[in-house]
Order: sequence, then structure tokens, then C-alpha cells
Amino acid sequence: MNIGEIARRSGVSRSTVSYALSGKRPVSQDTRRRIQAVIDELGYRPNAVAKALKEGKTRTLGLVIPPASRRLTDMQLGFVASVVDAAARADLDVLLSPSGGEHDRSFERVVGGRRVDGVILMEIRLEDDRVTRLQQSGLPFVGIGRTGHPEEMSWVDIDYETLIARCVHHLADLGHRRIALVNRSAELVAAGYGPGHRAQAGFTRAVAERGLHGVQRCCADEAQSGVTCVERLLDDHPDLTAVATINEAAMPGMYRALAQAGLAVPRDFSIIGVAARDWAENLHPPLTAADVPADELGARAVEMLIQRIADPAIPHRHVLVAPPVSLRGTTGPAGRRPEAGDPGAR
Amino acid sequence: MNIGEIARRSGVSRSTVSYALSGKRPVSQDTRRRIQAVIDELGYRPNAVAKALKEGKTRTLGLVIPPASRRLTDMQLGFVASVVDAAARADLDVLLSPSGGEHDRSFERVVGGRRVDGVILMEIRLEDDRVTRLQQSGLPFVGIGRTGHPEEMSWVDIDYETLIARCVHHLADLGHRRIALVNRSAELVAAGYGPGHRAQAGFTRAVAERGLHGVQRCCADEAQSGVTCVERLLDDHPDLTAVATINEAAMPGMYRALAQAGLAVPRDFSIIGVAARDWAENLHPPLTAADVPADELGARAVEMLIQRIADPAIPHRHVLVAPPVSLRGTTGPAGRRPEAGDPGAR
DNA sequence: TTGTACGCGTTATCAC
DNA sequence: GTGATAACGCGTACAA
Repeated sequence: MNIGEIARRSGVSRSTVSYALSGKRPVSQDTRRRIQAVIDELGYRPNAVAKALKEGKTRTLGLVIPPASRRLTDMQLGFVASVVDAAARADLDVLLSPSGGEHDRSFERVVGGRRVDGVILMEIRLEDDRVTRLQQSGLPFVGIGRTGHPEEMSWVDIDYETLIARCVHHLADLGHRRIALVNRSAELVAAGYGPGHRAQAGFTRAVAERGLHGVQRCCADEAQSGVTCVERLLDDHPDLTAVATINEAAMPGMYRALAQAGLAVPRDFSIIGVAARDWAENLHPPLTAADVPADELGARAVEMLIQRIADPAIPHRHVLVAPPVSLRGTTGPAGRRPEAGDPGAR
Repeated sequence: MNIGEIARRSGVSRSTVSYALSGKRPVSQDTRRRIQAVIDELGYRPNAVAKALKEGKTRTLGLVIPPASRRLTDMQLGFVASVVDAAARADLDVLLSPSGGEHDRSFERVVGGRRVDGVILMEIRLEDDRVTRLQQSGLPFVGIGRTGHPEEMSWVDIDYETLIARCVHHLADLGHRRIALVNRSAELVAAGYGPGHRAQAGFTRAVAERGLHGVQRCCADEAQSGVTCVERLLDDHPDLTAVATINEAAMPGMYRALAQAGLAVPRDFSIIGVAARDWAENLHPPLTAADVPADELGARAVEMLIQRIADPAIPHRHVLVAPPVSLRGTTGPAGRRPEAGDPGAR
């Protein structure tokens, strides 16, 4: 069922069929109708692969996601959803490449095989092989996240450093003196995961500026780890009165640990984070958080990528968002933790 | 940077380069090394599009997902993750098609344009245009879910009818007499969404078998709707003592509504569901549920699809899973609901 | 090992 | 203005 078959049955040449379909050359009403009738009858659709080969455009975007084995966070899912959505609106398809490791086969197929017109990269590290690979391949790409050399690529990112600092200041304004940062997993931070490092930097800076006492902890990206992480924090630092976090997945567990320790939020303990907007809203209780507009970021990344594909020579663009903190009632004035056996803790 | 360029620089013909790479014909050690040196130097990788055109195989699977706009449930995400994962293990890429409506452009591009070797379809309705379209296209496909004419396609599915019946029997065994089914959204059920209808059927049947009093409710797929749905159920049926549900997304809200009504689970009220295994485990409290092995189903679907691609003539296969109910403590003996103002409710 | 036809749609070029 | 011919994109595989 190819264009030659349509041409034969309509009694015209292949090029005439092509012109009739694309409209790039006028074709007489009569011929056009005859061709269309055959097409409708046989249900012919041009072969997208042949078209892609000829035009050198696949009309497909590659989306590199973390390996499916480890669960994606809600924010990551928000990115994926918005990228897929924005691409569909531009009549582009999305090819998924689940690749975390260094020399991933899926990544190599998509990038090396020129299966896509451009790539969107997630979960970028400060030093990232995939970025290097993409840069030398010349394939247009946009990061959701950035490396330690952010000038050399196009990206959209969340300003974790500023946002965590903002969280710390908010807590300090409420009178908290001893606070903790619950970061992403130790492996991720050790691997040079940007947000983890930038959150640390922002925390350290803000804590110093306000003369607070700050503790930092890594925590695996899942609820149970959130439980044990907070349990240990409470044990080790009886005078802790608040936590800031960028670890969405651990949040439900952190709530649970506080409840089990008999601490009411926000009366006895405050908690604040950086999280996807709708996720923070739907948490129970809704979390006071810097609301990351995941859907907007994915759409911006797609838009930037489409521009780079159209003209790879344009200068790199950088979008750094620092959304305001939405107060939803999980932070309050620092009190004294009603800790049994340590009534005078400060 | 194509195969001709490599051939020129190595001083051999294009076909020799091709054979050196594929190994389908012997090539002398010397020539092979010379070719490999050029390839390494230039970083040549065969163009996947040209290869796909020549071979008539894209080495890509299409995955049709619900439109990204409405959030995917945890079970759907589990399907996507396991499909992507299983495909990657077989060195296949996955092309996403977010399409819910009838004549979706993305779906038409993927199916009509022969961009993929096969398709996995999710969220199938009893009457589903996309299934019809795929059947007449001749493109191999496998459903995660099935239509009302299940013989005419290959699928893996969850036996919601049996599972909900099993839930009802479990509740009946515990002495519950008045129970409710919380279904998926009214629109989905009205549109002929299979699981919704089959759950209804199983519920109706089991309730009749045990002589119980059953109520059915549709509920939008999100937490807030779960709250109002349960609130209304409790209002309308003061003697209700248990709920069974297939609506994951509404569950957190249902828990909340029970807590706010002062009902302790499972002392005052029992709740049971059909849900993805790890999701049910991580809920708080962990939900007594028929544990759907989402990862296994996705992998099975991919495996079946790969077989159908290899030989489209093999008979259709059907995998219907009915996992056992895992008791996690959200069901207990029917008591009397400690309802203020209605102490004698039965 | 090499030459070459092929898969399929697009488009420049030529002819009427 | 319309229609047809042929080359092209790139890798594969048969015939020589």
C-alpha cells in the first residue's frame, strides 16, 4: 500500500499523487478527486519512515527519563506529562529513552541513530556524560536541569538554591533556630546530582546569614526512608523545630514520623518544601512549599527545543524559575517541642 | 557521515562496510580493522531511519496512553514503566501516543504512518474505535485491557469482576451486610470503560449471592472526590460498614473522609480495594487489596507483542489475572458504626 | 569484495 | 498549468 500503488490505480504518476497530497504544486480538480477516491478506498497513509529519510526530519523528540525501575517522583512525572503534551500539540511524537547509566544502549540508539530531531534530558548531573555526548553529536537538546557548566547548553531549571534559602528565611522569620534539610538520596548527591548540591549550598548560606543551627541529611526517595530519616533527626537533635526538604517521595513518611512522635504540625513542628504544585496541594495536610510549575517547565523545554531544531545556531537560552512559597499551613511560630524526658530542650 | 563516507575513507565499497558491521558475510581481518578505525575516528553510527526503511522494521513499539492532561493513576504509571522497561530489555524503543479521543492525530500518525512495529493499548473500552482501527490496519497490537469482543484481539487484563466479587465475599465473611462499591469516574463508566462495568457486574453478582445490601457510586479519579463521595455515602446510608473500590486515586480522600467522620479503620469501618501492589503497601495505613502486579502485566504485554510481531498469524493469547487479596489490616469484623444521633443503625 | 537494485516518498527538471 | 521522469536520502543483500 504505497504511493506507487495509488498512482497506478488512479492512472497518474507517483509525483502527481505526492503533489495532490502536499499541495506544493497545483493539481487539477478532477485528478485530485480521482486520487482522493483511491486513497480513501484503500486507506492509504504515507509511510512516515520513508518521509523521514527523505526529509531528514523525524518529527520526533527524544525524552530521556530515569530508568523505570526506580519509581519516578511526582515532579518527574509532571515533566514527562507536560513534555508529551506540549509535543503532541506541536504534532511531534515522543520517543522514550530510559537511561541513567553511563553508556546506555537506549540512549545510544536514540542519539547515535538519529532517530529524533532533538532531545530533552532530565535528571542532569553537575558532570554528565550524556550532555557531553549530545554536545559532540550536534543534535539539538534542552535540559530540564543543568550541569556545572550551564553556559554551554540550553536548559530550564528550578532555582533550588534560592528556593531552599527562601524556605530557611521563612522559618527563621517564624523564630525557628534549629532546622534540618532533608535532601535526596545519598547516591544521587554523591553522583553529583545538581539539585541536591544546590539545595545544600542554599541551605548552608541562608543558615549562616541568619545565624541558625542547620543539619543536613540525605534520604532515599521513598516514604519509608522519610520515616526513619525524621525519626533519627528527632532523636539526634531534640531541639530541632523545623524541616525543609526537596524530597517529595519521602514527604508522606516524614509526616508519619512526626505524627508518631506525637508532634502536631505546625503547632509543635514546621515543615516546608520544594515540590510540584498540585502534589503539594493534594498532600494531607497540604504542604507549605515553593510550588514548582512542572507542567510549565516541560512546555517551555519543548518550545525551546523546537526553536533550536529550527535553527541550531541560535544562542543558548536559560530559564531559571524560583516560584514563591505558597503558605498552606504546615509552618508556624517556633515553639518548644513537647519532648517527653527533655522538657527544657531549646 | 554516512556509510558511503566510511567506505570512501577506508577505500572499500559500501557493502563491505555494511558486512563488516553486521558480520553477515566474512570480511578480512585487515579490511575490517581499517574500516573500524575510520568508524571510530568519525564516530559513525548507522542511520536508524534508513535501516528501518530498508528492513521494514522500526524496532519501536507504540504505547498509547491516556492524554497526559488528566493525571495517570498509579496503576497506569506502573503499566507504562514496565512496558518501557521490558521494551528496553529487548532493545526496543517506545514511542508514546497520548490519545484518548476518537480521531486522535497522534494515534493516527503512529498507526497510519507505520512508525512502529506494534502497539500496546491501554484504557480500553468495551467498544473502542482504536481497537477497530488497529484491527483493520493489520498492525500487531496487544491490549492492557480488553473490549466487549475479547476473542478478536490479544490482551492481558485484570479480572475486576472476580476480584471485586472476592472483596465482597471477604467482607461478607466478616459479617458486613451493607457495603458500597466506589467505582471510577461517571464519565469513564458512561463511555463504556471495561473495568468499571466488570466491577459493577462482579459487585452485583456477589452481593446477590450473599444476600447483602449493596450501593454503587461513581467517583472522579482524585482525592477530593473520594472525600465527598464517602461523606455522601455515610450520610445517605448510616448503616454502611464497608467499602470496596477500584478507584486508586480517590483512596487517600476516602481515608480522610472516614477519619473526619470519626470512624476508625478497621474497627468502625472496613475498606478494601483492587490496586497496584506497591501502591497498596505504601498507602497509610496499608490497604487490604487484591494486588495487581502492574509490572508483570506490562512485561507480559510486551512479550506477547514481540511474538505477534515475529509471527502475526499466531492465534490470539489472553492473560486474565486475578491476584489474591492481601490482608493488610483495613478490614475487620463488622461492628456497629458509632454514629452520633443514630446509635441503633444496623 | 564489489556493483547495484530496492524500500518509499519528495522534488527538481523536463515535456506538453 | 499539468503531468511524467528520475535522482536522492541511506543502509541492506543478492548477483556477479
